[in-house]
Amino acid sequence: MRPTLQDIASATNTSVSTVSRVLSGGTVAQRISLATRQKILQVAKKMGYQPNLIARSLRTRRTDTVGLLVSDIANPWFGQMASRIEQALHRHGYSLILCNSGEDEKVESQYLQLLAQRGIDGLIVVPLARTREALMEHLPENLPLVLLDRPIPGIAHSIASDQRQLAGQLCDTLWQVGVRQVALVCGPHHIVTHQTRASLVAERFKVIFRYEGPAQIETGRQAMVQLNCRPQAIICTNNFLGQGVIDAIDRFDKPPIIGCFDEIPLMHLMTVPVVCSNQDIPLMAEVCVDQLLMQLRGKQATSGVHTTVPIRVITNRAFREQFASTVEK
Amino acid sequence: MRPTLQDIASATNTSVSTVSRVLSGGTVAQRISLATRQKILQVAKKMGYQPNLIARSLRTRRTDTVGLLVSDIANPWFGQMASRIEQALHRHGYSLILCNSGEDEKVESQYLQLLAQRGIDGLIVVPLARTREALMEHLPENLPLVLLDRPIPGIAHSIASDQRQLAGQLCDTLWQVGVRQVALVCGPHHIVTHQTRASLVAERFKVIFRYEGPAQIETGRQAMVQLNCRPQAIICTNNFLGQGVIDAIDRFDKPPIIGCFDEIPLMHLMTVPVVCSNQDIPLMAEVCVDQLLMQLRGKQATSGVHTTVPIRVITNRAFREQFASTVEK
DNA sequence: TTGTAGGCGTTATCAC
DNA sequence: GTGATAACGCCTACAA
Repeated sequence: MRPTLQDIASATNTSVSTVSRVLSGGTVAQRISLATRQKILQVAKKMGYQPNLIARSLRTRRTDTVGLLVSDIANPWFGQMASRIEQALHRHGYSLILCNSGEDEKVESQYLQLLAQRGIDGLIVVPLARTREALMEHLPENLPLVLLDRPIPGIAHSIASDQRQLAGQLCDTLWQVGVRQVALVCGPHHIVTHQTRASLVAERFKVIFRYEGPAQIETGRQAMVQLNCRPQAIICTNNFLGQGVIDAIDRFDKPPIIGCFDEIPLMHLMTVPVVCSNQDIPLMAEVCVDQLLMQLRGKQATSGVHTTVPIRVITNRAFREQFASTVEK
Repeated sequence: MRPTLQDIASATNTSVSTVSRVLSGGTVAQRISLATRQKILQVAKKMGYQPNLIARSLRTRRTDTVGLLVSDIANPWFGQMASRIEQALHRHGYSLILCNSGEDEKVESQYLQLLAQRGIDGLIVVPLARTREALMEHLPENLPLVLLDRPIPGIAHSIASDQRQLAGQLCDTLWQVGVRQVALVCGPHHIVTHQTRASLVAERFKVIFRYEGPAQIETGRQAMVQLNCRPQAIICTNNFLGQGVIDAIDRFDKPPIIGCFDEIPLMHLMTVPVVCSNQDIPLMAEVCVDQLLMQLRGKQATSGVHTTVPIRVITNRAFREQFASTVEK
């Protein structure tokens, strides 16, 4: 059994409170005589004392822990995001408990409840829920909360890229090289990001083929199997779908352009023309953590902040070579 | 403030113990009269009762939580692994607390200590530490523990691919197409996986160029900037290095073959010949969780198990076309 | 400067 | 069947 404050108190002929004061460090520790302080520190070290954070949390009502609930940690986009968020929080003394909803509403709800019960200090979530009620059902009203990637009306703090801008620039680039009709491969329409992107694209182009499925690589491949026409471009509403589409695009002699939301790895090595509309992951992570820390520190509910961050569109070499005449630089 | 057992007890004219029994469910709940049981359940629901897991853990000494400490969650390899592990654990009623050491020994040590203090029930770790002492410094001796990807002598449970087999098959494939000398781009030699892979490769080929750095994409790119000779192949000790190398390989008119440990996304679309030696992530995750659950359930220390899982080597189309004559199928 | 005591919300051991 | 009551390990007034 691990030693407790009591054990150390006994071993040093002092009381738990004295030991607690010494080991908690800071100002309180200064008020203890040097002699006993040193004795306690020494014994604590020898006995290998480690504070029981569970007991501490029960008492202090703080866990120094932030929850991060994402929809698919296997997706590098979220992996990078999680990595950045974790590092930033760690710098500020918080640790992260990461959960994965897998785009499953049941699982999401379950995890939200679990996190609440575990008494996290704050929460960052990529929600599947689309209403405030659904999201907050099991959450304490005053929990510091930041939405990532998918804003919900009525919830104050969120970070996302401007989907209109993201889609706009992607479409502009395609339009400039003559694209007028496209195939659309999109994630589930009940996910707000995919839905928004799909409809923004549909505003600009004639959609002659449409395939919807889970936002996974395999879905992109399947879409290509089903494809029964010759679109000028294929637009995918996220990176995984794009990867799947590109992966399966072999069978075309002269493949259409791939337009994709989010980054495709190594795209510039490919012979298929690709254009991606990329979000700034490091910046989003940073702003996200900043907003959360804001709430964690000043308990005052900072007025609502919906932050959108800048984006950028990138084409690969194949794209630029193929359309050298129509696109400048 | 959230309602507690006491609040419900007061509201129903019962005692905390009765309420506890009812709400904990199971057999104990059966022994309570139907009338009070229903009354309590109803009131609990109306008041929106949620158990305080911190208090429960303090009492029961269980957290139903497993720690997963990985070295780089931004790397999709770990992302996929984490995803699988999380799902498997979730099925068994455990939740996951994910930490990221960033290949930093200080951070790793810090997190190990933190996890211990938080009273996790079990731990899965991709260790940077290479000795039992370093790893266990702050961990309770009897903590259910599984090492992932990097075995350590003296620690009973680990899951990894057989590096010898991984390297062997990769080298065989290259050897068969005439490769005799290579450039080696590897991760830090203090990480056992990279070190092992590098030396296994060096046993088979003449290494005419060598570049070492953090196992990140950028390192691979830099290696190509430095490259001052014409190797027959470039071998990279992980996926990120491989991605960086491929990303920067443009400047070669006739690029060398890329040999890589772990998967390169969309490799078969590339005009560069690529051969990868892949690990079976889903299987590794599954075995990993199985081994941990074993320890979590039967407190008996199952005798040491070092599991290695099968691997497979994959070439891309460019590779196969280029060497159609020398390789069958 | 130090000690005593109460309580955080649960579970578990007794009694009745 | 149900209710006191004592932990779990820690923090923190309040005393001394």
